[in-house]
Amino acid sequence: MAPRIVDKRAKRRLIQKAALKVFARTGLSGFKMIDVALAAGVGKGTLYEYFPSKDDLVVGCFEEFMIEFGEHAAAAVGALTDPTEQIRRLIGASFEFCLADRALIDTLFDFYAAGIPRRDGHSLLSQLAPMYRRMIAQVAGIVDAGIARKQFRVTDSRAAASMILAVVDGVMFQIALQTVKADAGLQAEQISDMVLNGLVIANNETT
Amino acid sequence: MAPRIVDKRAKRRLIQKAALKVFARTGLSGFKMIDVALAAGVGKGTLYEYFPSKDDLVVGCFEEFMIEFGEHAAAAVGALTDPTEQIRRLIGASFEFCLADRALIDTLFDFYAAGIPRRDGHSLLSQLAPMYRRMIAQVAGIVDAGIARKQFRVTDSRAAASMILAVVDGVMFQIALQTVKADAGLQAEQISDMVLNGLVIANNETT
Amino acid sequence: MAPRIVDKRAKRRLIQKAALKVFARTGLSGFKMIDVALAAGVGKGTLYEYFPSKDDLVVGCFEEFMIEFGEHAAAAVGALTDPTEQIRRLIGASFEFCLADRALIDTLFDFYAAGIPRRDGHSLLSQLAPMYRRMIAQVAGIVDAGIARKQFRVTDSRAAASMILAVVDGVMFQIALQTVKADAGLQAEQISDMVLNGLVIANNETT
Amino acid sequence: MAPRIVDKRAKRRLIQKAALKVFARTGLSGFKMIDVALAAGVGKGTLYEYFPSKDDLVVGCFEEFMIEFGEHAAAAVGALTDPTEQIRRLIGASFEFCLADRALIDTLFDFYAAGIPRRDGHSLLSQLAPMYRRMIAQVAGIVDAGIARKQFRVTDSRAAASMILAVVDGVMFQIALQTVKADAGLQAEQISDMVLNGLVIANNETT
DNA sequence: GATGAATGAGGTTTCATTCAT
DNA sequence: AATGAATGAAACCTCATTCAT
Repeated sequence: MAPRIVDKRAKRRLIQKAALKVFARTGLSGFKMIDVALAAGVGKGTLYEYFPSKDDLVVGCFEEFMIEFGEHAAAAVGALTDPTEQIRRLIGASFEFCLADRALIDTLFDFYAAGIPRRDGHSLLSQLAPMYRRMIAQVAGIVDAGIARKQFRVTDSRAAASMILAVVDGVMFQIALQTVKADAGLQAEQISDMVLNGLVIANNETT
Repeated sequence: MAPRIVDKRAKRRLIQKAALKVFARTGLSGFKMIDVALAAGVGKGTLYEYFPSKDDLVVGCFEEFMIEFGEHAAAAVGALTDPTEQIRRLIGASFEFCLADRALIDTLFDFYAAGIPRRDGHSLLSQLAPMYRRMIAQVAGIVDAGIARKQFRVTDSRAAASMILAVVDGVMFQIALQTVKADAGLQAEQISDMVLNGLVIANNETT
Repeated sequence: MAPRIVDKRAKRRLIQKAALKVFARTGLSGFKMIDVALAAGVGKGTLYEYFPSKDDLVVGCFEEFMIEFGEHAAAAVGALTDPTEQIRRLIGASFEFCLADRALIDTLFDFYAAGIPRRDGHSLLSQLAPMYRRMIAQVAGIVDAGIARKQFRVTDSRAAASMILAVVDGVMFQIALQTVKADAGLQAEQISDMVLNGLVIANNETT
Repeated sequence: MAPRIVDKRAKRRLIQKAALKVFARTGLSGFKMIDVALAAGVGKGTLYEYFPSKDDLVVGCFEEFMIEFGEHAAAAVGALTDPTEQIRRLIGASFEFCLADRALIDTLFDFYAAGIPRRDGHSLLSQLAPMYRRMIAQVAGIVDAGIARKQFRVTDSRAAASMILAVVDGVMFQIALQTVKADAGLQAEQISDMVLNGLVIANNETT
């Protein structure tokens, strides 16, 4: 009575993983559905069963990426209460997440490029900008908390948040470009220092 | 019977300008040669006269971008001798250049994505990484000069250079995403402050 | 452990009914097996249990259509002995049958188109032409009887039969096209009059 | 300066002719674009240059069919003033037109089936019904003229027109089915007689 | 008996590139 | 030198059919 029983969720994940590998190899533009099907070990038809179009596959992979990144970041920062530590961990977690699977960082900027709003109104990853705005707001919240605790200088917290994310993205890009070392710990350390040394009230400074 | 005299260089530039507009509208992936031909007001055949292939067109536009950016940056920094000022101007000039023509910033990350080395060895803009390395070296040179003059803390100058470029790129991305204001002066100011406040020796500090 | 007892005949009919609805909605070309399965409330596998292929389903529906039409026509004409009445009833019965289920008339011309012999020798409904020939023969028989009884003019009875069926089909088509009213009684009346007034010996005429 | 010069109109016609041949061979459903391209002696790309989609090709061929039929019918009836003659010629011209090119009559009922309004609102040849209504109106006009001249019985002229077209279509169908002879003269004669004998006032009849 | 997940052959469509004019 | 009509390789996607459960 019941047909073949499959864990559709798991198979979807499997395909997404395979897709990310293909994206990393060939770039978001120019990847072929058949390659993803082969990489996932399924037929073309099956691929379309799970993702009704090429765009849906890309969007689906990006959403999965967003969700997993969000969970990872939340888990990393979650228990912490100290703003300084929160920022340090957020930066660290970002690098850990993107470097854990080399395929990710090679594709990150494909996602970024695909998420930029186009003049013609259509952007493949229309959720990127809203998501980014949420991230800025979140980090700005941490900065505000730091200011309230008098750990951070009084600053435009949104601008500070924006710049913190900017350095992370920028360094991520250079890792992809292979102009800096792909060392999560090192990069996080250097960035945190730069960001926080320009932010934290030095002991010998007066408000 | 004298052959029509055409300024090939000028027409090439014309086509490149048109191409950049098309890139901004449709993204690097997904743009069509016919669209560029139409935007440039020339026939498809003529387009191929100037750029023998689609890839050549993309690469040509990117190289033009690099050259112009380089000239712009050199002109901005050229006369200056103070490292602090040099860095300020470099950041400022970057934003001025990219914001002067809105099409540019919408395409910047398409270029970036297209320049990331792929697993399969092939990258459309293979010159991006080397160029980026030269930029890092250049900025590192300025930082070293600042250290020598005892204006900057003793730091890993390559890492510092890398992070300076990182913030610029990262903020550029957010401008494209429309999550921060596209205000060259403001962004340059904020970034310079953050970068330099974490770099410059505070008056009350001792070496 | 006794196998579920199913009335296969009834389920077959159920599927055919559902199929006719789908045909009417999407046309014979372009209908999908899955749509029929859904409309019939069975799985795709089950559908194939009853109709081993798409063509079989179409042919099966058409044969069912033919059989039911034949029974309906026979029942209508059966008891009558007067040729004039037989023709009137035949025409009337045709419209009643096709208009009873709106899905039928919308599909009739799909069946007709699918039954036309193709240059390549293959025709999906290869039984349509033979069946049509039998119908012509039958009507010609009625006409001959009318001639024998001196109710009809001496005519080429095959040609007359052919034209009687032609008007019926033609008006059926216009009902489907919605250029004439879908009123079985009215259409049958008008057609019968035209056909018979051109056939029946007028009272004041001499043989 | 000027590229290859082509008579686009003529090439369009060429492709349409080829398409009609293919339609006749394989039916409207199930014909393949590549077959039309091969039959027309052009590449697949060229075919799409002239007809942007498969549907456009079908619609384009049908429209051409409508236009040519209209011209042919107008030319045939044009000079005549006598309603009886007009109807005779209209019927005659219809058969001449459809039998002149055997491909046409094999495809006529594919067009008819494709023009029937579907439950889902979409009909491939949405112009068929309006066109058919215009034809009915035209013929009704002739019938009215005949009534005014007291050549025809006082009748519902629209109903009469509808039935005249119905017989023509019906017989056309039987020609395609090969159940009656494909003889334009014969069919037109028989139909005209039946139609007019049921319409014309017999000499010995009184109004 | 019933089901629907899986499949891939096959069709439609796009678009970079060529080349006759 | 300039053009755009022609082309076909290559990609996307559909859907009839199968078969493990």
